[in-house]
Amino acid sequence: MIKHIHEFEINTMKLGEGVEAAIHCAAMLAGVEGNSTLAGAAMAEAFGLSPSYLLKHLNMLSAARILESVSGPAGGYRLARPAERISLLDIVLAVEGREPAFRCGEIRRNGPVRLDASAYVKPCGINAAMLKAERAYRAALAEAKLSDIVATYAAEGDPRSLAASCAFVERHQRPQKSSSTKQA
Amino acid sequence: MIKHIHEFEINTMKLGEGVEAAIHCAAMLAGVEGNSTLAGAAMAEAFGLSPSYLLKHLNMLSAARILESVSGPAGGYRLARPAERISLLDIVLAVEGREPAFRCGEIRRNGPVRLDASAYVKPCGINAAMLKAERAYRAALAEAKLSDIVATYAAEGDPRSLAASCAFVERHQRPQKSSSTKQA
DNA sequence: CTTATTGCGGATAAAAATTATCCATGATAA
DNA sequence: TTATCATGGATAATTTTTATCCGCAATAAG
Repeated sequence: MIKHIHEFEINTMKLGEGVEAAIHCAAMLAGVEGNSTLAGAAMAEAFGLSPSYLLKHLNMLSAARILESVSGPAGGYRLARPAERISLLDIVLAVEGREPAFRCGEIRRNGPVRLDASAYVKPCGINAAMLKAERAYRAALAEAKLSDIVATYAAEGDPRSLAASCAFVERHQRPQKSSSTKQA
Repeated sequence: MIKHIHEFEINTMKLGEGVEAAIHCAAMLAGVEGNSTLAGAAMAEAFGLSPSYLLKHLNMLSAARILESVSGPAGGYRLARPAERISLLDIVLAVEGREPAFRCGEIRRNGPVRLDASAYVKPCGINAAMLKAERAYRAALAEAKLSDIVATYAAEGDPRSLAASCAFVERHQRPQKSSSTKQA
């Protein structure tokens, strides 16, 4: 392994790659018409992702009621509600889980001197500060709606990639039978 | 390993355990007097951590100029600057690295249709939204100073654990020769 | 009713990151 | 000189993430 002068350690607070995939898929699904669906395999192709693994993430989104799925031929996924009511936080929590990034291990208790448990009823101040920061993070993600992402993309994105994306959706979306807006 | 009825997947955006250790150590170091130091092994004992691994994290803090280290017997670590000028963000970035949690893999380019690179000069809107949220996170962490943590602990923490912590520091801190406030 | 397509879930495997240990080295106080 | 301690590299153990596969249920179409 080549070590340059000072090859930096890249151990970072990290979001799984599934989040990126999930958001892109959701944004793409925001472009399908009516109650049509897009197959998971089609989206995997669109982003050059492993189909079988992407399905895992899409499944999380289904479980979280962000997407709806339709089995069978002509089946696939669609948004479970309007893009205006889906936030990036919804997606991140669905894919990455609802636990905070900072988990207090209560290591303050692990020293050689064992105090009574009652000495630790007050929450750890460090934990409190970290969770407060994470609330700010989540609040910002909650503000970001999928519809904003799509609108910004349409308004500011490059026309070529927008056209390619729309063409892809047009080509792969599949109309459904049940004609009303939707049903659980 | 026991699997209960529906053992939840706990895949979460995660901060390494080293962060918790690092913050606790820094908070403890805020309690040492003058330019005295605390040995890494002592802090590992205080929190029931693996000494050799904790040293790695303390080393990161040294490299980031958050801590100073003194070699030799009676050596150890101390804060490199007053606790008022050390934020939780400083510590988190030192230990976890400076990369954002969300790394845009530009998967929008990976589809079957390859557009010219010029179609992607505009940054990905998803990436922008995620980074904006992370800025909010970091801003909150930057507000949280180590001195606040310590002060809150002194004011609101349980007297017993406070006393135990102070006693530990008293017992293990080691005065240094160079008598002025400090020197790099 | 049969067939083909698709999502779902479990089992499992491969790859990568995290956590942890060990040892050689240099610094330094006693 | 000796003992203590931080440093850094090498390496191992463990856990998490990523990925694949297969059988199953649902369902549209013939």
